[in-house]
Formats: sequence, C-alpha cells, structure tokens
Amino acid sequence: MARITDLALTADVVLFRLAEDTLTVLLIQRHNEPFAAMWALPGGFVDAGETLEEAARRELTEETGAADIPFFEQLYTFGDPGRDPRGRVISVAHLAVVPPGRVAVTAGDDAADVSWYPASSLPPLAFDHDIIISYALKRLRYKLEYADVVFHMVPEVFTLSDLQQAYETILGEPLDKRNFRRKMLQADILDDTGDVRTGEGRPAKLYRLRPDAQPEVKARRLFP
Amino acid sequence: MARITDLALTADVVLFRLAEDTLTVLLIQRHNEPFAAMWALPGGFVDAGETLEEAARRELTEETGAADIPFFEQLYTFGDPGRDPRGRVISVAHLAVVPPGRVAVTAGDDAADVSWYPASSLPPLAFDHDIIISYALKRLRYKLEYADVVFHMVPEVFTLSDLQQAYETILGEPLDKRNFRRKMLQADILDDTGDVRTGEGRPAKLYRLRPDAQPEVKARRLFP
DNA sequence: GCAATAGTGTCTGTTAGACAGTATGGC
DNA sequence: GCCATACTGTCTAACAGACACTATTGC
Repeated sequence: MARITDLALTADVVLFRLAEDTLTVLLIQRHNEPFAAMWALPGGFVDAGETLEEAARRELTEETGAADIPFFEQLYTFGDPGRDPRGRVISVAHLAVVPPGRVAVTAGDDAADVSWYPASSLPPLAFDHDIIISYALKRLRYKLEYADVVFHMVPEVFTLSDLQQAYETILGEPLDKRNFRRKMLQADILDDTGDVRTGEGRPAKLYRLRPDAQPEVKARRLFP
Repeated sequence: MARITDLALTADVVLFRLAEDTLTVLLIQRHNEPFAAMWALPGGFVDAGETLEEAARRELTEETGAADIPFFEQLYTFGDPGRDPRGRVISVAHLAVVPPGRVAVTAGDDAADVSWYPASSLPPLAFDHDIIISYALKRLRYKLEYADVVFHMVPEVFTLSDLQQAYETILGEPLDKRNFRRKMLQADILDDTGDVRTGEGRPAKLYRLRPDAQPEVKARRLFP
C-alpha cells in the first residue's frame, strides 16, 4: 500500500451540558456537503500552526459561539478509512463540558443551525458522530467517579441537591440522598459559602468546590 | 490560517514487556533522517485503506518482528506543530503489552537496531517519544488496577508470586503478599490448573486466568 | 397547617491494610 | 537440617449500601 494522498485532519468536540434533568449535547446542522442539512458535532479542519485542542476550540467557537471552556480534553481519534466520503479524514475528538446556561450559542460559519439535543434522543448524525458521542458519554460517566468533571457542569455555587441531580442525570440512575451527602461532605472538597438559596421548600445551603482542592484530592474515587 | 499542506499521519507503538524485575519498552534505532541513529518508538506512516491500529501493528511487525499481540489499544494522539521537523506529522500512539519472552525481535526495514530498554533508564529519544512513553506508563499503571492488562504480561500459566512480581514491577512498589493473594483469589478470576512449578523452595501452584471471566468481571477494581 | 424541599443517623456487611509464622520441597 | 520459596489467618478501621423521619421555609 502507499502513503495517503488525500489526507485531512479534523478536530471535533462533544460538548455536554445539563439542562434541568436532561443531559444534552451541542450539535450543528451542517451547511455544506457532505451530509448537508444533517446534524453533526461541531468541528473542522486543523490549521497549520495550531494544536489539536486549539483547532477544536476555534472550530467550536466559530460554529457555535461557545468559548473559554475550562474542561476540555482529548477523547479519542477516529480514523477508519471510509468514515468520510471526501477521502481519508482523521478526526481527533474532544470531550468538553459547560455548566447550565453558560453558553449562548448562535450558528456561525459552516453551521446552518445550532442546538442542544438530549443525549438520549439524538437526531440522525453525519459521519460516525453517533459512535463518537457514545464513546464520549461512556468516558464522561467514567470520569464522574473521579469527581472533577462534575464541578464544571454545575454553577460555581450549588446546593448538594444540585450536585446530586447532576450525578443522577449523567449516570441515569437515582442515588441515595443520605449516602450521597455523607460521601460528598466527607470527601472534604466542598466549601460552605455560608449562604442559602431560598425558593420552594426549606432553604438549601450553598457550597462551592474548595479552590485549594488538589487534582489528586479531587481525583478521589467518590462513586465506585 | 490555512489548511495544512504538508500533513502526514503516523501510528506509533509503546510496547511493554516484563523481564525479571524490570519493565522494558521496545525501541528501534532509527536508520533514516530525521534523528538518524537515535532511538525511537516503532511506528510509521499510515497507508491508505488501513485503520490506525492496523498501521501500528504493521509498522511494529515490519520494524521489529513483533506480531499478533492480543493487548493493543489506542493511547493518545500527539499533534503539536513542530513535533516533527519534516512538517506537520500527527502521531496516533498505541499501547501494547506482551508476556516475557513472547517476542523475538529483529531489526527490519527502517530500523538499524531493535532493543528492549528499561522504562526507568531510557536513552535519548527522537521526536517527543519520551513524552509518549511517560504517558503510556501512566496509563499502564492506571489500567493495572482494573486487572485485565496484567494477564497479558505474564505467561498463560503463572504462580501467584509471578503475578505479584508483575504488579510490583509495573507499579514500582512492594505489595503485601497475604493481602495480594487474598484479593486475587477472592476476585474469582483465576483457575487452579492443578499443576505446580518446582524449582528452588516449596513448589508453587500454577494458575491461569479463567477463560470465562467476563470483561466486566475482569474490570473489577483490584488495587484501589 | 400544608406543600415542598433540605437535612439528618444507624446498622450491617465488605473491604483494605497491617502484621509473623508454618509448610513443603531440593539439596 | 538447612535453604529457599510458598502458603496461611486475624484484627482493626474505613467505607458502601440499605433504610425513614424531622426541620425549615413560603404560602
């Protein structure tokens, strides 16, 4: 066999966000061929001089307006021959999350439309993007147990009920309230802000992630 | 910025093997520029029509003779601009392991020489291969806790001392013998072959991994 | 006082980690 | 009987999971 002649490199992003009790993924409706008018992950070709993550962030911003995302990491590289009808296109997929309401998205550039879709009911997707999202979801759930990523999916200040809701939505299963609170508080990674949030029912204490919580501390296995 | 004009795609392999009480990595001495005569990971350009893993396996075999490796998975993609003086070269790194003595390596093709180096004392390496190996080692140690990979690094039939030795060598720390054996046996993933290995000292029972041990079973966290 | 949500405590079984001596075989 | 290695058991502390009621606020 011979070296590839039509090689191209893209960086794509699976961006998750919680909306009430639904886990959603940011998708764009493609403007151009191939798969014009179908939904797809934001992403695009890597430019000379930029890293893979820079390319992924840039494309995300150009296509959807989402910018400055703290949790952003490489996920997996999808490169099977035939995954793109245009030729040999390698996609370096990234995993990112934002807190609720954090990103006001607007279609730009190559995107005819932009929308958050529930991860559990996605439209038909271009390329192998359905596989990429499945993989991203698996990784997200897995990472949840190490207690870092979830704090990028809730507001900076949150109640324990918020936090539990986030866990339950992502994992797709209910957790026991008393055990959840015990473990979270014993993990010693939360600061009590002293404030409460009022609304319906009894006011709830507000917490934030301890700013000095070291990565290793945060990485304690919370839900084995 | 513009699309990349000099893009190339390589697949590289970090292959680990245990040799007595040392963890070793397979390296090749480069034959061609750039970095001619320096040591590097086996790997090379992906051909049209092959998957990334196929390319990695083919290059490994061409350069070193190592073939048919059961544990072989994608590790991470390294694509910073400037990591290769020839232009924009994206490396999809793979992680693989073999049991002791499993691979008789011989230099082929692009390799002037092939050798197993202790992971703890590597020679100066071409490209960013030192970073890739660090990352692979971190992942290997991490994966060890989930008890699948280690069984690809010991002979098909092994004693509990063999297994403990493998863990200790990879993790770089001693483990308590009684606790180790208790956990391994309680995990219910080992078959007693009924045979023993004699030699110096008291004969040791030989075990093998239970063939029906499901991935999920194997994936139980053994050493948190 | 009712609705709604926040918050709390105990028991039980399992597991992890610390720790030292006995058993078996070859010579 | 000596050397080398395999093998074994107990105690303690921490943790996970099951489980139901009380507390506080707004109305």
